[in-house]
Amino acid sequence: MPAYWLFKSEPNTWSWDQHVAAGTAEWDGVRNHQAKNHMIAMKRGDQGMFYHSGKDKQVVGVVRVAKTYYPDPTDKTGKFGMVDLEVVRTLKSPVTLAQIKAEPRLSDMVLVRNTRLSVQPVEPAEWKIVLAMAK
DNA sequence: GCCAACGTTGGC
DNA sequence: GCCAACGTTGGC
Repeated sequence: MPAYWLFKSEPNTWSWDQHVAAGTAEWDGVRNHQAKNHMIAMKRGDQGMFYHSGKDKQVVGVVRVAKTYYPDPTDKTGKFGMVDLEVVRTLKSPVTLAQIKAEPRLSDMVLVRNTRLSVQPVEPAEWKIVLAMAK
């Protein structure tokens, strides 16, 4: 059973378009222990939603874990690592934060409850609902 | 541009 | 080891 995740990115820093162009990219720069622990728990083949924070505030694509947790060379302290994420597909119609907040069955999503966490687990039921909303 | 939430730092 | 001060994230 693959697990599901959500990866948050500020499009000015790293956008979905950039990730699509790259195909597979390192998810570096995470400096939060909760987010780090989620990445440690990831297995190859796990899927994730790619969420744009900031002006966009919507889920725009689906990615897959292509490489499990390994050290992040951009972290000089050596405490943090990263995973590699491969593009699966772009959502036909992005699912906005407003739509997610308006859906009662998604009221427990970490995205709603803990807005600042950049890497989050997603429940299988939540995953299904969000992707159904994306058509 | 503001501010709430929350993580981190540093003084004691 | 506690906690106040501070910085950052991210929604509004």
